[in-house]
Amino acid sequence: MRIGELARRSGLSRDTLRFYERQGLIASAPGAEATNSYRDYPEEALITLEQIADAQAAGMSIADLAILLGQLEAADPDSFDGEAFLQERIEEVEARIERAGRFLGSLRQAKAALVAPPVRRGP
Amino acid sequence: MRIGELARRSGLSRDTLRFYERQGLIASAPGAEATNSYRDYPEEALITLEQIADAQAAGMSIADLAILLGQLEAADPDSFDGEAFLQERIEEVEARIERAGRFLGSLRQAKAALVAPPVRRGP
DNA sequence: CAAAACCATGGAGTTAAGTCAACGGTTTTG
DNA sequence: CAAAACCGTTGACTTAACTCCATGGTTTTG
Repeated sequence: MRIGELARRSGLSRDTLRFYERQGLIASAPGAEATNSYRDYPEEALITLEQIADAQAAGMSIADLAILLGQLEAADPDSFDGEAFLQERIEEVEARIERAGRFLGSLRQAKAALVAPPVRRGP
Repeated sequence: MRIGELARRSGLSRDTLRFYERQGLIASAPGAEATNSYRDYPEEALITLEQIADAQAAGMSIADLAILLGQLEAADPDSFDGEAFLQERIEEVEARIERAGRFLGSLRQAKAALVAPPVRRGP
């Protein structure tokens, strides 16, 4: 598909998609009939973009994501000590989720306090 | 306590603390004997800073945090429709945690695949 | 008591992640 | 077939969240 369709379907701007491509997060090929300069994005790009959104929600930087996506699809295990890298990210993300969960608790508590103001119960 | 101690105890830089103070996230008072210009930070600042870290892990911006911290301590319910604001943040954070959890799953799977490479099992 | 460590202020600089504008070429559509 | 919609490239711009620097005063410490 062309970039416009990918933009519409992913909800991202064309500029963002081009930015991601420059960073190596997604890839495109020259259009089938290379009569023009239009590029062709594969269907899987949509999946990759979803993964990128997940990863960003988990606090990953685009630089780290580029490493990850590159390595995970290279599937060339012994060329890179991915285990240590992955373990570090896993721990970071776990910590982040814990923190976010704590904050969510505070938010819910704050809302409950607003809905039922702190008046003393009882006679 | 003075800013240096707060920095050491919180693990943040003095510059970051001053930045947070300018943004209204923490507060300080003139030192007890105002013979100098040194400011005094209350013990609770450490707790607030932890909350800020949690909130940031949950994807909150400092601008939003300033609103939240201001409103939650104002405790002046009917001056601000905090319920809607809180509900929006709650939903954002929930969505973010879900995404992050999905990503964590991918990371764990990727690591498992590295540790036990994808060779076909069986005789 | 002097050097080292600390403090406040103001303003400039940095990084990440986009976003915008302008240009000229290409398809699509009425 | 012409206007509208789309495409690629380049490079400047923006925003958030810090970070650094310089200056000049204040405490602490050996």
